[in-house]
Amino acid sequence: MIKAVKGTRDILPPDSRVWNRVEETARRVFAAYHYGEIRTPIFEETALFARGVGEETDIVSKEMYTWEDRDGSSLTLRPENTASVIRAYIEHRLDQRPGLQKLYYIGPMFRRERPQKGRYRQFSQIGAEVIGSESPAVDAEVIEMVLEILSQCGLSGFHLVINSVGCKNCRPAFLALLRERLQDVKGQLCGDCQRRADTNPLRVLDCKVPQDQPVIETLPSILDHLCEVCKPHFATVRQFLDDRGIQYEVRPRLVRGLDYYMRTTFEVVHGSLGAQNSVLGGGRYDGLAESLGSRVHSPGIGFSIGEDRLVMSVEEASQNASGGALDVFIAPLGAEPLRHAAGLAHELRRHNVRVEIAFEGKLKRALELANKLNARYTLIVGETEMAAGVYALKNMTSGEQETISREQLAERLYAGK
RNA sequence: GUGGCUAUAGCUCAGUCGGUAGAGCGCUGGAUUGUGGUUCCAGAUGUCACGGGUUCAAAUCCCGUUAGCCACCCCA
Repeated sequence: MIKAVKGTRDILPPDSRVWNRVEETARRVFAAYHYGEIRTPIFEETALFARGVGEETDIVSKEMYTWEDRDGSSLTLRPENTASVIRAYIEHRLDQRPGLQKLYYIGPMFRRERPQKGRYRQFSQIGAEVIGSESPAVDAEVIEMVLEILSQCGLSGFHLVINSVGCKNCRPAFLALLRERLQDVKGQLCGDCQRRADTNPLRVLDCKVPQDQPVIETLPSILDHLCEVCKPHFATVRQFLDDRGIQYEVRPRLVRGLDYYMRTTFEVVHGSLGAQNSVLGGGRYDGLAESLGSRVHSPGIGFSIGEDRLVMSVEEASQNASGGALDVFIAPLGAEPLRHAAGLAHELRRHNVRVEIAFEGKLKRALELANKLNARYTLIVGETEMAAGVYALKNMTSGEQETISREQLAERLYAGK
């Protein structure tokens, strides 16, 4: 039997309803914040991600789906979407358009990692980018918006973490200092951290081993080494968040895996996601466009929500995913009533009433099915009703049944549609 | 890429010391000529993940493969 390949999955009804709800909610919020949708290709030239995400990152060095095309060019399934959006921004000269470019996207990404809870090889992200401003107020608005999406999805109990990772002026000096200090204390750290001290010094700061914490406390904090541009930028972001009463934790140890981040970075975590507890991550990337060949300075900030994880959290938050998937189940009794039912169903559906027909079986069977399908009403169309030009409408919750005219039926069902 | 656990009906799972397959739910039909949910009766469904080995005999023991889950690395 052929099965879905490792790390991919089918999303079936009724689960797909949660996905649709999440996406509709996100689109609604994006619209309110005046974002437009961008749809970029699902694969790109490999060089785009190598240059955009960073050659040395795990994503690029070992997690990409890359292949050689027939003409010899190297192509890659997108592992994230920011690089593509910036590529499109440059390619189509969106910097020439008036105002900020506020773009959002929803779609699948691909990384060849070992699957586990909330981590798949094909996964979906809901993300957005604002390009064309360095203002810290934009950072705050982006964060505010992403929280709005989460709460409008019915999610609570999430936790916002923010940090500033500096810029090309202040980060190198801090990194040098950190490396130096790490050499001194390396012996007191866990095995992983001794390795990280050389390969990925920032990652040491995020180590979760309890025994390492006292030592990590003594390491320098990036926030104490921000330059005269980055420091007020971060202060203003915080001020704007404070103004709106947004709760957050400043975590100088928050590191992001992608090379292009600078200044503001943020993350939202939610319990019950196991080790993969991060629902979304984002940050500012003022140098990315230039590194992808832009001739104009195009600072940007963006985020991406792990939709798979968000859906998981939303499902837990609201167990009752059901709720009237079907308005009317039509039970025709006989050949002529079935012909009539087909026409009636069409008419009702044109008014967005959710209708299903019992094409086969006896009335008893139809009612059983109506019950299983959670139909609000069953409409019985028999020879008797046909002759009298009426219907028998049965309320499946109360069990009450009444004979109503065709006009009354429309009145009853179109209400609220 | 590394480690641990797991794989039996559509789903959740039981299966003893190795003796040839079970339950609940769901599904189908009936008790009921055109009235569901509750109840009762009956029925169907299995490559015991796959491949090999040990044995008179393997769902059960051993090896391998694949897949899933969990964790690590890393990350959304």
